[in-house]
Amino acid sequence: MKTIERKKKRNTKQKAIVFQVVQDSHDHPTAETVYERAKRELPTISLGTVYRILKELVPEGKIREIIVNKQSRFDPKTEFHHHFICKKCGKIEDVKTPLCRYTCKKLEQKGYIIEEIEYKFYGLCDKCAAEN
Amino acid sequence: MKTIERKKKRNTKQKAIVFQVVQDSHDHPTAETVYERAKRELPTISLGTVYRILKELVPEGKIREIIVNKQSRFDPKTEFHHHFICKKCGKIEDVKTPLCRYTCKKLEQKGYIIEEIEYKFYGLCDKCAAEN
DNA sequence: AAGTACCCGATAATGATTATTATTAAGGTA
DNA sequence: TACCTTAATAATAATCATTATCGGGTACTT
Repeated sequence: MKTIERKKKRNTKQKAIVFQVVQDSHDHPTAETVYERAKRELPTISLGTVYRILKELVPEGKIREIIVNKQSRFDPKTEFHHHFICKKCGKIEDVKTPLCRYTCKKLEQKGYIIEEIEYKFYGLCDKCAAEN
Repeated sequence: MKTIERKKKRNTKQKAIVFQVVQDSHDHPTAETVYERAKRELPTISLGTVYRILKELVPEGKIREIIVNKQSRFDPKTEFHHHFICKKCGKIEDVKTPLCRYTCKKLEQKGYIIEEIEYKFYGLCDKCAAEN
């Protein structure tokens, strides 16, 4: 009897390109934007494929997903960090901020398990603030 | 041609009921849930009206909107506070936490204007943690 | 009462995302 | 090599929350 062997996941051209596009994007693109950029490399790629691959890459720890205005955006930076969102121009910027140990401890004392923390700062970026 | 000026917005039965429903809800209901509860008081109310009124009440400062999993939820508590979201049962709980003055100051020094801050803690609530 | 702003319920439209389906292509096997 | 099995793809349809539209009515103002 043969042992059932798990097949290797293929590393397809599509997956490599989608990953590379996110790697090269520092503007927190949407899936649609990733699709447009990927199409420049591989014009036949489909939007559904881009969505599927992005959703694979996140649990693999290769990219991060952040949600702004009910829309998914993708970030090549996987280290723990947070975001500032400009309400006027829509720019999303990385923000380093310490997390509140006190609040976490208090929740954990209640028996809660904290797995993820997300801080979002909304307002006007320097350029938009200067225009006002 | 004369323009008629309207001074006060009408406080309709629909608006009063939607507001009351949110006031009485401590579970951060969705628009759909608010609609269901409002229907118990006024069976003819429509979902579109509930959406419209909820969207009015937010800038009026009567209720707060929070977004969880790309869905709007409504909160009678308008004071500054944050949320814990259980990844298993979906429960949303209010969390009091100090905001990071240092991070805000650093952003403001760069010329940014911060208008809103949102902290979200994701994980397992006490009950769901105990079940694991 | 007349004129008009405002609000309503019903319904259609939208936008982002997910599911489905038929096709293609890769890897292993004989 | 040819064949078989299965995964990955492109194209398309379906879904879900939300927003826009429309026609009719209500109430405010003069």
